[in-house]
Amino acid sequence: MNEDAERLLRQHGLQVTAQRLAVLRAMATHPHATADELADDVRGTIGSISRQAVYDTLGTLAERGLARRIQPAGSPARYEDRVGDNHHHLVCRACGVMVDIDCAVGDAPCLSADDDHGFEIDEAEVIYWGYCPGCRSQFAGGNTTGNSNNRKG
Amino acid sequence: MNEDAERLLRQHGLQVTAQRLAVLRAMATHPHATADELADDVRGTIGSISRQAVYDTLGTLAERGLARRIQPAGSPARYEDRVGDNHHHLVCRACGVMVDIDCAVGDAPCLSADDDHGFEIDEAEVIYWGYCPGCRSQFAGGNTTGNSNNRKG
DNA sequence: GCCAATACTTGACTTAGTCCAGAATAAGCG
DNA sequence: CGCTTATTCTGGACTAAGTCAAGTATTGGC
Repeated sequence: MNEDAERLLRQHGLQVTAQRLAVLRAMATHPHATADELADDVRGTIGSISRQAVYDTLGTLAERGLARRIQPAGSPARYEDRVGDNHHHLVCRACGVMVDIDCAVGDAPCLSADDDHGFEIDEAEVIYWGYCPGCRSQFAGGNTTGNSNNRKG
Repeated sequence: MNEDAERLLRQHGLQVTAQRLAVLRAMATHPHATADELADDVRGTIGSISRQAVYDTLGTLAERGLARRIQPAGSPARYEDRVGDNHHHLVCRACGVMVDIDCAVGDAPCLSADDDHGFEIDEAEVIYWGYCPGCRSQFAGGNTTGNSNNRKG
């Protein structure tokens, strides 16, 4: 596994350092973690790391396409190593938990905006907002059919 | 116009204050403005307002559905008074400018995720990322066909 | 093993936003 | 109109997340 990570870094022309390997590993074990959480995890594996190194590493990884940064409203940035496979995220408004979700239609038909205002669009980011099963049962808000239908586009 | 705003506040059971009217008005004239920008505009109309009053007002308006808060990655929260009409946003990666955009397919077909993980989904938020015409011509990066095709879903 | 490029550390700083306690104001009521 | 109470506004301290900059350490090619 560290072998893989090392190869991955080299393939992308990045120096291999203990910090980077540890960050990659932390990302693999904690998907959707914040920079702080990853830093803590890294400290558990290699002893210590500076905040700046974590941000630098994550920024570099995101830039090279080895990581993806997700920044839902009201939450610090989160990172995941699952890249390039066309998936989106589902976030609980109450507890903030985030889960991966695939687009039902697969190939993103509704993401071709009909009027692009002259922009060169390179990505369409989708975040689904709602309440997770745990939070729903806690305060029993709204229906509990598991498949509400009043979605906004 | 202030008449309208006043009625709108009363309809939603909110007290009518100079600050709220001014914030509503600022939002109408500056769509997608940040809280700070709105505060500055308000200071131009009613003389002064505290940061907290601006945040309180915007929060209340968003809660009652009179305003919508948009928080794209790397940008402070922005507010708009165009609500309830199923539109999304297009953001320039370079200069951060944001424009409204309608979903080509209209009624959000691809937004019904096939596996909702037990969540009760109430909103699907879409942000298109790309480069605006101005920034594209400045550093002439990528193609200039105006309609690139390598979108991620 | 040496050297240049790259990466990491440390600590100050910035930005966006929240918390709190008290003062001011809006609106219902006699 | 004047009183009362709930709501809102102010000002200031505080926090979280992230950036900047200067100096030190590590990596990897020769």
